Amino acid sequence: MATIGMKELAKKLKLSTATVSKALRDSYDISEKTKQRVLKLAHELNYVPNAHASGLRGKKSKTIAVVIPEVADSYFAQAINGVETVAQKEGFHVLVYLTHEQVEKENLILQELLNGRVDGVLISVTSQSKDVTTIDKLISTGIPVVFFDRVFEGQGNGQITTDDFDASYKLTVHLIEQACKHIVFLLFSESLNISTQRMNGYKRALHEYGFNFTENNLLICTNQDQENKESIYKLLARKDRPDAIIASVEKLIMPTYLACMERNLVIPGNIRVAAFSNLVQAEILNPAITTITQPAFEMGKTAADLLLKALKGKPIDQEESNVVLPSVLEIRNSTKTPF
Amino acid sequence: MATIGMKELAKKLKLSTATVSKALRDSYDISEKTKQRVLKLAHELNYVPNAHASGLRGKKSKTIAVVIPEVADSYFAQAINGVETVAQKEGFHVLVYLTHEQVEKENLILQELLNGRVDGVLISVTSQSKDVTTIDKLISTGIPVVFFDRVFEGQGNGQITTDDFDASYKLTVHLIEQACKHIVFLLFSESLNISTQRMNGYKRALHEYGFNFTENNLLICTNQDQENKESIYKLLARKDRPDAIIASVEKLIMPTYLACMERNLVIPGNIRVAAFSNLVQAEILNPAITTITQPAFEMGKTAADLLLKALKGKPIDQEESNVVLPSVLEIRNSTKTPF
DNA sequence: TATATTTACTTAATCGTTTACGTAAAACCA
DNA sequence: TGGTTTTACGTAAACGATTAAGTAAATATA
Repeated sequence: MATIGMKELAKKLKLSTATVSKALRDSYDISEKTKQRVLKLAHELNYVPNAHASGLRGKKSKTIAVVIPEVADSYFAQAINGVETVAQKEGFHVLVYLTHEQVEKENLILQELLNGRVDGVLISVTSQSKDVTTIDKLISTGIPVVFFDRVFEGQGNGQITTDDFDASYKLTVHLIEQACKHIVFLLFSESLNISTQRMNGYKRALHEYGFNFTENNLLICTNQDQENKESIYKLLARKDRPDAIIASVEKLIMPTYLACMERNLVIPGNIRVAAFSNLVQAEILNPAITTITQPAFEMGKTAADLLLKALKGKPIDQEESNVVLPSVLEIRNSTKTPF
Repeated sequence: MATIGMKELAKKLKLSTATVSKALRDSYDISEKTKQRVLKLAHELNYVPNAHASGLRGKKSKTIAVVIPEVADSYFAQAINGVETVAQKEGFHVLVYLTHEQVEKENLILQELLNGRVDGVLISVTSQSKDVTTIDKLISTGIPVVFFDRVFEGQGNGQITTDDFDASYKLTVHLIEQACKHIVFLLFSESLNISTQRMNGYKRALHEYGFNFTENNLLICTNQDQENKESIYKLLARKDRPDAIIASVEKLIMPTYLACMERNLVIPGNIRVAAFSNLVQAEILNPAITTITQPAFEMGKTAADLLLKALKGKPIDQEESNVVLPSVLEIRNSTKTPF
């Protein structure tokens, strides 16, 4: 069974395809009666315009790309949700691309998007991304790019972030107030903006409370779960074993908890743990984990809204293109002083 | 800056677009020398063929749609990952659509896909989906549809499922062996295939071990977290309070754990809990939860492989189109008899 | 009544690739 | 050498929707 096209519609209505097209798009120079006839039949026959034809002719795809490092992460899953909500409402389609934290893949993907497949791009860059040439090329081609969460400072048509510095600062202060003297920060990437922001908030708090920041305060983690677990395991055997750990991304929670379990260290009795995470199950972890929760859904939504606004050619002022949403510090048992 | 098209390529090379096109597609009637020239320049200028033009002309989009109820669920997130892996390798693009468990949305989405936007569809239906007319329409239009996880028996071009009945049976037996006398099954949907399969495995085990199955063994849950929590909370106050709960989908873990906490019931001391879930953090929950873990990534991968095979017009035998992958029962503390 | 304007349509070009078909030149064959 | 085949390219027509430009008929205006 072939699907019905505009040509067949026109034939059945004894009209030209031009008239049908204009009727469907509610053009002023088609009579009301004809419009009704066309709409009725189109609906009856489940007419769906061919996306490629419209796309080719109109240079519009009604499709946006979401380029993210991974999908099995609460933050990104929730963010996609936000994006999808906006897209669905506005009749847009969402292409999802996973970079798996590899810049090369990211570049290949962006390269592919240069020629009309999508109208705009939402991106959260990989932990290694450093150069913006491909992204610049997209933008200079007329494809707006909005960053969310993992952004490039001052690039693209917009940036949706959270108050990473402040949140991290607050979290660190909270730990210090819980009498932690040696807090280790698990750094995920050295080049990523969110990573350095989070680290700097942490450093700032240390400094303000008179603690020194040394190499020992940092554990650099990778994308390999097993590797991370081992380095944390080693960390926990140091002479100056930390009394608190901040996991700067969700992915580091598992290795941290597991390493503590294997070392027979009780959280929070022997060591406090907190994490940047959107994990829904934070409250039922063993123990419930203190988190900095980002408004992931909102961020996806805001990013998509901004992108669509740009696509509609609406003017966008500085405030709109540079949104910083507040994340929430949720204090749970993993950082409470046991009694 | 406009992107480079085939026309410009041709002009620069002093060739016709036909020759360029054929050279790029490695046609036999272009000389090796010319092919090299074309390929070289195309690469230098970062030529990317226009997706709409190719799509329109060739009636191929190199795009597949993934239609799922939600994305913030470990199973679906991992499944998308599997799909993406295959797609990326084969140069396909992945459109993600969320139905939010609403049949109406599902139908609108599928309707939209009728006209060329995608070459094929991977779907996990909503909990209310019952009729297959839209899906049939897609298939009769020549768009293959492969189901995964939440399938419609005997429909579509393929079905990738897990051994839900067996897994559920095994889990129930495990609970019975842990001396559970009153196991309640939290049913998510009454129409969904996976739900009934899981329920039937449970019933079978009850029956084999001489337990009666009554209305009281079932708690029907919805898509509303709060609502679910309240009904579980009430369940826990019944005179014949269950000594075990099986959550038939991941989404029911949170309300179950929370309700138990609020009732001050210790898992597994007062009540055992197990769930069908792919939650990565299962091991670090309080307590670590016994799960039936589905090979989500593999399922996504298998479904995508099957779909692409169908798209390539390769013959597919019964075995290939009907895959049942084994899930794994991972016994953890939430169902162990405390000593 | 003659002319101008408006209404409601149609014609045909266009978007960028692909491909069936056409064709000159080169290579081959007898 | 004359003819056939092969090679390597070009011409032009699709794909289906959109839209500028054109047109006949209806209506308005002077």
